[in-house]
Amino acid sequence: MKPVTVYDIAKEANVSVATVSRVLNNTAPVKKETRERIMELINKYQFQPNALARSLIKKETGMIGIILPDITNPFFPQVLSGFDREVRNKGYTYFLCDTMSADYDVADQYVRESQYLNALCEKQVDGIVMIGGRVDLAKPSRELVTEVLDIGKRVPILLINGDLPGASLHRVATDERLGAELAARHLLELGHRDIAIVGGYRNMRNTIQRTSGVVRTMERSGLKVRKEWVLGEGFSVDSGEAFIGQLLSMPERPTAVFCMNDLVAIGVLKGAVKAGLRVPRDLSIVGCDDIPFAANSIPGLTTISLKASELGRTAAEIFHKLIAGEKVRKTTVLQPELIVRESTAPIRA
Amino acid sequence: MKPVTVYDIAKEANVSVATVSRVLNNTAPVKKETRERIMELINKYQFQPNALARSLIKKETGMIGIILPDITNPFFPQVLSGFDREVRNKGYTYFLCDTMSADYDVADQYVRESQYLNALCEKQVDGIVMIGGRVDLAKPSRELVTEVLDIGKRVPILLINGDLPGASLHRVATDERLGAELAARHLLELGHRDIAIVGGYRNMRNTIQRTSGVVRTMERSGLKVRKEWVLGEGFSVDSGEAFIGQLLSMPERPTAVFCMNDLVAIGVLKGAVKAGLRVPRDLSIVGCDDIPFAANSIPGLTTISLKASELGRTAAEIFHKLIAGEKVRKTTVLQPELIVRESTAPIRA
DNA sequence: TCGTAAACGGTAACCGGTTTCACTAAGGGC
DNA sequence: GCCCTTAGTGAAACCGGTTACCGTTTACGA
Repeated sequence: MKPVTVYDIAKEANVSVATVSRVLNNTAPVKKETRERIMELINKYQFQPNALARSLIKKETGMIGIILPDITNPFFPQVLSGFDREVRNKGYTYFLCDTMSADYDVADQYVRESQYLNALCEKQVDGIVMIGGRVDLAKPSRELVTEVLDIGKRVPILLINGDLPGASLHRVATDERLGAELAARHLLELGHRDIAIVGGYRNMRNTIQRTSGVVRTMERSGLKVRKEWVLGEGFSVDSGEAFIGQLLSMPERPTAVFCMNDLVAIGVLKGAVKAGLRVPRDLSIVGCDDIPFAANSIPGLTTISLKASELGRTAAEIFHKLIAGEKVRKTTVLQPELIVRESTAPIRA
Repeated sequence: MKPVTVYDIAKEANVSVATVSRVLNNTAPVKKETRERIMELINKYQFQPNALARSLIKKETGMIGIILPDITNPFFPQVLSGFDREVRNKGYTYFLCDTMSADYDVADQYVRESQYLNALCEKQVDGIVMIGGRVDLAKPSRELVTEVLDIGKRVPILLINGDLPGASLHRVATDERLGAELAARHLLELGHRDIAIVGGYRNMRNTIQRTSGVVRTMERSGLKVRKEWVLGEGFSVDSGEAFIGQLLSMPERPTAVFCMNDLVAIGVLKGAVKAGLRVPRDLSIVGCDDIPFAANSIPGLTTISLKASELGRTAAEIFHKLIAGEKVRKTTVLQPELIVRESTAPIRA
């Protein structure tokens, strides 16, 4: 069954396609009876205008692309949810481009990132938002920068919690260093002096910033972080379990662990409990991200909220302004927040 | 800067657009030098063919729509991840249409479902997959059936864990009743006789099937489920906490709780621990879904795996066949699996 | 009664690709 | 030498909308 088109409607209503188009978009006055006649036919045939054809000439598609590393990491659904809520009522739909989940090969991730960037561009999306992946690298490769820059000339690109020095893209980010400082200060106030830092990847900006936030805060109090207590690499629960295993096998143990994200923190918690430690009595743990599960673990996880959903919401707002042609500040910074739950406690005397 | 088109390339290469199109798709032989000349220009200008224009005439877009209730519920990212893995290498991209997250108004959810269905259809997606929402209702409304049926005539629709009697759509589902039976049998084997069933919504098929699975298994052993121990409504952690609160306030308490999903189970666990119970010593808990967190809670959650990622993968496979025009069995049923962890234990004498 | 602007609507160009059809030239079999 | 393929290419139609441009009516004030 061939789909009905404006031509079919026009013919049966004895008008031109232009008129049909006009009632569709009410972009010009149409006589009441004519309009009604056309509307009737539209309902009769359940006519749905072909968005491809429309977008082709209008040069806007109402489509946005979101590139992220792993939808399976609860942080991203949070971001997405904030984003979604903001765009869905404005008639936008978005492509979800997951570069890594179900397949943790970093090299593949990077090529997929490029593939998606191109695919989205060909599909004429109105904008692209990128989270994580290569834009989160401390030193993004020259090629990436030129690639993104090139695409960025054709379609607005927005970075969430990422940066591409030299590309000068719009971005919204949480102040990660401040977040880490908040966490470190909290631990210091509880009397902890021996703090480990675990997880993340040392080539990623977030890891570097968070680490430096903790180190700096310690140093301001005249304390140091032991080198052997800084453990990488990984952002998963499993890696967290491995880290705590390593720490517990050391002759001298920290009294608190700062984890690069909540997943790692959960792994640390799990490993610690398995090893017979009681949290927070024997070990304080603080995570980062405030994924929904952080509130539901036992004990509840003290963590830094990166304001995931607000990040998404803000990104969406910026997009609207960008698409509407408004001037927007290049960088928007959100404030992290320390969420104190039950996984941290004063050090025992 | 106007984007470059096949015409620009053709002109500069002194060929017709037809030839450019031919090298782009290599759909017909082109002389080697001509091809090279064109390829050079394509690289020079970073030419990206406009997918809208292409799709308009090809009548295939390489776009799929996924409608689900709440990306924030970890079950769905799992499904998505399986789906993604299967489609991404075939060049498909998909729209994520979240109908509920960040806004738990069921009425809104339903209108959004319709809106997305239409929007996706207008965007000429090659297929639509629906999970949850109205297609998960025990008695879907007449209107929904005709609506979906109508859309379904234009684009293939696939239901995951849902059904629309009368619409005869393709669907892939896990045998939910069997899953519940597995759980119940496990509890019976551990000696439990007093089992509560909490969570879900009584107008949803999954809730009805799972409940009946438990009830039936009990009855086969000559046991009954007490009416006052069957508690609804809700799929969230908070509702789980409320349910256990209610149960604990009753004069007679169950020794085990079957939860309609893992989120509820986590809530029950949390509430039980807060109330001073020890799990599984004082109370056995079994969930459903096997979300990633189930393995990471303390104690680890015994649960029924609905094979989320396999569900997604299978859906993707079916789509490929459907789009390729192959004949596909209407219904594919996956087997659930009991995952025994630490939240269930033999009843104490 | 006339002039002018607003209302109304049609024609055709346009968006940027793909594909059919027709044509030329070269190669191969007889 | 003739016919048939096949390689290589271009012109133009097509996909299904929107819109610039223009012509005809109609309403209304002078």
